[in-house]
Amino acid sequence: MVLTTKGRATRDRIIEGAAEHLRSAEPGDMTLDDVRAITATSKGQLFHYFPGGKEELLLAVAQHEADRVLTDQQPHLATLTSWGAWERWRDAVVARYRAQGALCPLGSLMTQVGTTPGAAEIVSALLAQWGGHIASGVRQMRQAGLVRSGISPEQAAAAFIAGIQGGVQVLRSTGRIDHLEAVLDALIDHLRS
Amino acid sequence: MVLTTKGRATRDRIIEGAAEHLRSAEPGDMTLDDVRAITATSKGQLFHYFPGGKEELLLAVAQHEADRVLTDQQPHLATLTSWGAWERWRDAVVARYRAQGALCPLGSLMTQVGTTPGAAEIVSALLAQWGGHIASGVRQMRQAGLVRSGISPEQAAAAFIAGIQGGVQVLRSTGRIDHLEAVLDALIDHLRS
DNA sequence: CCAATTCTGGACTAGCAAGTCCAAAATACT
DNA sequence: AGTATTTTGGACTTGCTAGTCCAGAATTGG
Repeated sequence: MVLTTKGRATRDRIIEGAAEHLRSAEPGDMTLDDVRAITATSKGQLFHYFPGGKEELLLAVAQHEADRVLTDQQPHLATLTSWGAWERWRDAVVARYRAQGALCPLGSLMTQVGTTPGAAEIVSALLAQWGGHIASGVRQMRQAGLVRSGISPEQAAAAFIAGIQGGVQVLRSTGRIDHLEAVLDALIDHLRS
Repeated sequence: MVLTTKGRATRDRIIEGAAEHLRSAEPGDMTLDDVRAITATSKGQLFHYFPGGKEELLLAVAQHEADRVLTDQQPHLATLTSWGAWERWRDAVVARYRAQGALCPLGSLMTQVGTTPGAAEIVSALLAQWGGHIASGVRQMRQAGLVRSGISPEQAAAAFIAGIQGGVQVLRSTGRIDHLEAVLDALIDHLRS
């Protein structure tokens, strides 16, 4: 598909608008008519830019949101080279999700797009990158002699990923953020031991 | 509503059948017609036993599944009084979710029932009970002098809950179980430190 | 045994949402 | 300018699904 400048602008507007709606108070199930209303577009445009229909649109939005997840943790995530840096990262993660509250754009998205291959792909890629950053941080700490060599960077990273995911999920379903804090503190403390 | 023996049997059959369908290969969105087909019932029966319609039915099934989550971890969960017991519990949790694989009845349920108050209630109650058991285990280990007193039973329990939730979620979306194992190992190891 | 209640089956309704289609407007290309 | 291409609007179709309704069968209780 060849897009003119105007075309690309419209396509972007659709994705941004849909993403914004997911961040709003009551996303529920997002219908194409919702997207139409928010982005001031027509059905024709929606299918013109996303021939695969709703699923293709949702996946595009999901990718967009997945990118945000990592950029929101920068620059902390890329420079986990001291205990202070780990604490700042921890605080950034907690602050981000505290602000977001029970709303989780990516979360609502994934429940709507279900278990399609495309969705799994996006999540896998996100987790892999995220874990890679953490593992890299652990590795640097180990080389600096700040973390004992018994700790596997990959396993530590996997544990952090699981902990954060779970903490956020608990936040989503119960509104409580202490689980997220507790698991981050415990895991960082474990690195320090 | 007054139920005869036959009535109660039918009601139970509906819940069991729906639960089984959620454990099957492709739950997707469960429609009332799905439930009808599986349980050999009619629309009339569905609304007779669940006047609140689909939501009431889903919540009943969710409660049924939530109960299973805890009973599946017994007797380990109630007797976390030695390191061996903690390991056995860890293995039981991993085994259970490994067997379950990417299917998570309660998980699919919650995504379908969405963010209604009833759903939040069920999850909160489950997490509270679950966390209570773990906290109690930590407390006993502390009293036996096996865990240092710097560890808060409540925070440790919250960390475990978050870790397990996240591990299961990663398993659901990527099929990998190593995150669950890593976070459990890290948290138990942290208790031991 | 009879009346009241509960249980069951299934046709029917209403509404919503994804996706199709086409013609007209805008824009690009040469 | 004139033709080709892209963009846009919106009516229309199609299919699905929750929920309604009611009549008849089965069961209960006195």
